[in-house]
Amino acid sequence: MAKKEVKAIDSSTEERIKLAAHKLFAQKGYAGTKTRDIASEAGINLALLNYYFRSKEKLFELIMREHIQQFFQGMFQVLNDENTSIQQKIETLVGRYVDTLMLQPDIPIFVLSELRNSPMNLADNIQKNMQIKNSYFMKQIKEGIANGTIDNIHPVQLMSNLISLTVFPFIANPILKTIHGIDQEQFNTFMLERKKLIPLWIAEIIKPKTTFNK
Amino acid sequence: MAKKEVKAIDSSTEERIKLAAHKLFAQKGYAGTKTRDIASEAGINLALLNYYFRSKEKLFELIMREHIQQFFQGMFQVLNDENTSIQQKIETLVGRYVDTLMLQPDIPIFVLSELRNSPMNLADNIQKNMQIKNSYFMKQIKEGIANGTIDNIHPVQLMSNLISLTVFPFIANPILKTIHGIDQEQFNTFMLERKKLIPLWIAEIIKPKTTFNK
DNA sequence: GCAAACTTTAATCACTTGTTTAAATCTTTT
DNA sequence: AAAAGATTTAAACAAGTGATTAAAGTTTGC
Repeated sequence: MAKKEVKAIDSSTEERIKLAAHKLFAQKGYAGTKTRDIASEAGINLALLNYYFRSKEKLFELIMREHIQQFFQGMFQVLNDENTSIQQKIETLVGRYVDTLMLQPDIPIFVLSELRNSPMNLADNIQKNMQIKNSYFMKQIKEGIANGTIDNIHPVQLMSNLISLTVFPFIANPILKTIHGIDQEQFNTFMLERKKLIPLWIAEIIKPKTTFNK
Repeated sequence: MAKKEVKAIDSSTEERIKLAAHKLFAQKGYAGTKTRDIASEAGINLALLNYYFRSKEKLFELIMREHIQQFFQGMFQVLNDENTSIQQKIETLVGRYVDTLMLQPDIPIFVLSELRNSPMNLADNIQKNMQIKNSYFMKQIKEGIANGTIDNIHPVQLMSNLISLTVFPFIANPILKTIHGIDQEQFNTFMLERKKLIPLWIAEIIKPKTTFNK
């Protein structure tokens, strides 16, 4: 009689554990998160964690893969849209990341700091989700360079600039706020302004330079 | 007397522990580093850690402060040099950070990820070491904007761009290498190229825009 | 309604981890 | 050389931690 479906999926025990783990792992990292904290945060008995996910590590890997997928999946679509210009793609990417990260600012530093030591091979996972090298965006860049529409720049450098300018301020948030003496609200305003500015800056960077002397 | 000084400072037990802790904390974070690992890495008995530093946390705070100091101290000098141009300061800063981080690539993500949760107030520490807001560099920027020598840009945005473009690739190193299928050597070449390019990009960003249509 | 399967609980195990203690060894002072 | 102090060691403690177990509760299919 489908009594299971009465429970909303989001409030099922399994999902509650995942949500709690998601939150704590992102906040405190793998080693800093204790299974009892997850259980307590999810409002469940400790043994259930192992019942549903076998082990802390299995649960972690699951959540980690979801993070990486979520973090990268949007990019793939945007970069391979054959109906948008380079500039439009840049605006969309920056806009999406800023919006997402304003809601979940802990994700980048969590993923990147765990990725450093994690024995599990996430390379495969990323590789599958991201074929940036062969994306339509990269093709557009190369064409632009050939045409002289945009300045000669290595596509990897361009992508790095895009992501650096967008993501790094979230990672450096505590230092930024301290150094410049601003609060969280001012930081958000700051990032919303960057959402508009970064595409303009990138445009300047890739604009072809007419090299005549003075 | 002064028989203590016979031992080279670098090989004293206390220094060996600090060095080992430095390495492991940067690599695995606070929670991920075990006191026994530090002892083993330093080649000492476990109890010595507590004998010299009272506790794991005390040792951590000490090392953390040193990292932050090292990380920021150079910036202060560069930004307040009254004999260099804006462009020269940018070149020096980028150059120094790239060189430093190529040798110690783990530091930024370690410091930033620990800074997030750390109960200790590092704000004071940073505040003292960094008075960026009132630096000579900031004065130069504001003058440049007033003169029309450089484009109207919020100095905080400019600083963020500088640090983002320089530091973030080191943080995202594992993803960068995976996505673009390059190895550590190619990554270093990539960063050396950025060392030259970032100042040029910044120059483009702050160059005054003559807004006539087409 | 009832047996089988699924879900949840409390208690416990085995191991890890930060810290301490008391004794041993080395160094310095007298 | 002996006393005093500094350094180092092995052993152990107490709390924390990931995982398991066996039993109780709940739902599902017939």
